[in-house]
Amino acid sequence: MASIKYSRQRKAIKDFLMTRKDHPTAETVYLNVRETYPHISLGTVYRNLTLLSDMGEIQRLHFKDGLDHFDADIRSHSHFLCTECGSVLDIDYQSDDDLYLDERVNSGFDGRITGHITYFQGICPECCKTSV
Amino acid sequence: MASIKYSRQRKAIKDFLMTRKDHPTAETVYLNVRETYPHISLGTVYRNLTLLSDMGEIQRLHFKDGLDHFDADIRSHSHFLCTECGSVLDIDYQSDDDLYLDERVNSGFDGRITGHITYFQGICPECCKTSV
DNA sequence: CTTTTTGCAAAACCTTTGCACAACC
DNA sequence: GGTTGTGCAAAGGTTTTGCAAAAAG
Repeated sequence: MASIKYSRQRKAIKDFLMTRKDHPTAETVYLNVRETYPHISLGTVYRNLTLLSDMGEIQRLHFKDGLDHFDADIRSHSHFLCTECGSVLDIDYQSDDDLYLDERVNSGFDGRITGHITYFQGICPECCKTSV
Repeated sequence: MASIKYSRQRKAIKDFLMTRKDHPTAETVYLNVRETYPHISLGTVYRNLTLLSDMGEIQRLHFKDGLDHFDADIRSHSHFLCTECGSVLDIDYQSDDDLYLDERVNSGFDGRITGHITYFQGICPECCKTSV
C-alpha cells in the first residue's frame, strides 16, 4: 500500500529544502517551489512536508513564532533562534558532553531517554551588526 | 498604565497552573478554571496566559503537538516529551556543563547566545511500565 | 489499469482581537 | 470617573482534508 511514487512536486520540495541552511516555513517552501511549478498548491506542500517528515527524510520543527519550520538536515544538531529578527540558524555543536547527556540525565529519571534537542536563543550575526 | 489589577480570574489561572507538574494547554486551563468560574471565556484564559508569560510569571512552551503549553515553574529546567503518550514532564537537570554551555557554543558563533532550552524525548515512566 | 498524488476549496484548528459592559481603586 | 479586565463572538492565521481529475508505475 505505502508504495511511494516520487512526484516532481515532492522532489522539488525536498530539493529546495536541501539548498537552504535556514529552516523555511511551509509558506516559504510554497513560494519558492511555485517558481518552478506555478500551479502547486499549499495543500500539496503541506502534504509532502508532512509525508517527508513522517518518513524521516526531513525534520519538522516548532519555534516560538508558532509556525512549523522544516529542515532537510536530519543529523543531530542544535538550532538557534534570533530573538530580534526571528531567523533560525543551525548550530554546529556536538561535544562529548552532549553525546553522553542522555545517559547522564537518564540516571536520575525513571523513564527511558532516547534523545534530545537543544534550542539556543540570542541575537544572530546579522542583527548584531545592525544593532551595535 | 501597566498597573496590574490582579483579577480573580487571573489569580485562578495562575493558581491552577501552580498545582500542576505537567504543562497544561490553554484548553486544559480553561476547562479546570471553569469549574470555579463557570462563565470564564477561552479568550480571557488566553489573554491572561499571554499576560502572565509576558510578565515572566509563567513560561509558554511549544511542543510537537503544535499547541501552546504553560508552565508556572519559571526556574531553568529541561523538559521531557514522551513519544508514546505525548505527556510532558519536567527534568531536573542542571549541571555545570549546562551552565557554561552558552559560552562554549558562543565561541564558535558570530552572534550572541543568551540562553538555551533542552528538550529530551523518549518513553516516560508510565509508558515504560505498561509497554514492557 | 491501479494506486498514488495533485489542485482546489472548504473545513478544522488554535489563538487573537474588537467591543460593550462589569469590576476595581 | 478613569482605568483595567471580562465575556462573547467574530476574525485571523496556519494546517488539514474531501474529492474529482491528473500523474505515476
